[in-house]
Amino acid sequence: MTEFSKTVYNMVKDIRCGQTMTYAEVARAVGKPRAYRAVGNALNKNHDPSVPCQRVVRSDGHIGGYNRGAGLKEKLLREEDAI
DNA sequence: GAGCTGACATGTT
DNA sequence: CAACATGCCAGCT
Repeated sequence: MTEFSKTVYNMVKDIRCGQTMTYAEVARAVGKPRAYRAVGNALNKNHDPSVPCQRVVRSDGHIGGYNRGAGLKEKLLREEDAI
């Protein structure tokens, strides 16, 4: 756990229901616009359900990945009308 | 014009 | 040192 990852989790938690953010946006929010990869890794290793990592998507509009299956991620986003 | 792949850059685990 | 849930660009189909 680093300050960076903690900040990332905090940002993701702060995302409103139905609102999504890209890895690049989160990375920029924490002050490291080039840490988009680190953001994905941090979320990937994080297994805390308190962190709605499904709200974090690619800048291309693609879903990306999810700890419990990318398909589930897309499903969750549809359920909350975020996509 | 749209979609895919490969290569390079960046930061954490 | 190697891997990775990305991003941007170049080249191909």
